[in-house]
Amino acid sequence: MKLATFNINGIAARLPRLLEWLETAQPDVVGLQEIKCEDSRFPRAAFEDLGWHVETHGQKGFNGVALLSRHPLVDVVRGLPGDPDDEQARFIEASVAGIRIANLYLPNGNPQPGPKFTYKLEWMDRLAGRAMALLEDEAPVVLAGDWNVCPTDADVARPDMMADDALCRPESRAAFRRILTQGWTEAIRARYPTQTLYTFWDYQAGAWAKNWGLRIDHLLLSPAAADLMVDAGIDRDIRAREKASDHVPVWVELAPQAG
DNA sequence: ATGGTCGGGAACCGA
Repeated sequence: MKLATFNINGIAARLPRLLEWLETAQPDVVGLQEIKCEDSRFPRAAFEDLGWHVETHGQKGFNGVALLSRHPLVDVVRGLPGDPDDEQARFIEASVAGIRIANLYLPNGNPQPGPKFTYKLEWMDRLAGRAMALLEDEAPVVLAGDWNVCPTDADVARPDMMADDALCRPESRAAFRRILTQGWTEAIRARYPTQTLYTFWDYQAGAWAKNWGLRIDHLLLSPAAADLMVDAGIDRDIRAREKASDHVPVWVELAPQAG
C-alpha cells in the first residue's frame, strides 16, 4: 500500500500534472492539499473515470484538502476536531483498506509574531489532541500532509534566512516534536537519517535552480504503521516540470497487514 | 531593477 502527500497549489492549474504523476507513481492513497476550490468545483469526474474514490473538504479560493484512493474511503471526518468555529478547510481523515489516514494542511503562520502565528500554534495543539486519540485506533495510522514546519535546520537550505520564519520558529518545532514524541515515526527521516532532502522550493528568486528548498511535507506513522514500512521517498524531479507545484509528492510504502 | 513568482479570480490576498 503506497500512501502519498502532495500539496498541489490549486487543482485547476495542476490537474494535468497531477494525472501524469498518478500514472507514473501509482500510489494507492493520496492526500492533496491546497486544492483551492469549493467541493462542488473539484473535478471529481477526472479521477472517478480513472477508478479513483474521491473525498474533498474544500473552500473557495484558499486552503482545501482531498483524499484520492484506489479503494473505498470510509468513516470520513472533515475538519480538525476540537473547534467548531474554525472555518478553514485544512483537515480530512478516512479509513482505507484497514489503514487510517489523516490528511492535513497546517497553517503557514507568517507573519510572526501575529494572529496567524497564534492560529498556527493553536491548530497544532488541537492536532496533537487528535493525533493522541488516533494512537488509540486499532488500525495503523498515517498523518500525512503539508505541515509547514521544518523540523530542524538540516531541513532548510538557508537556515540563516529562515530563522524568524514561522516554519522554522522554535515554537513550531517544539509543537511538531511534541506530536512526534507521542510515538510517531517520521517516515522520511527514518528511511534517510542524514540526507539533505527538501519537498518545497519557492517560485521566487530561482529557488529551485539554486536548490534553496525546505522539507515541510511529512508522513508520520503510528507504531503499527511504522512496523509495516518497507520504503519511503520524495518525487523531487517533477518540480522541474512546466506548471509544477511549488511542492513535490512524498510517499511511503507499507507492507500488507498480516491476517 | 528597492523587485523578484505563482494561483485564485477578477483587486488583491495568501504563500
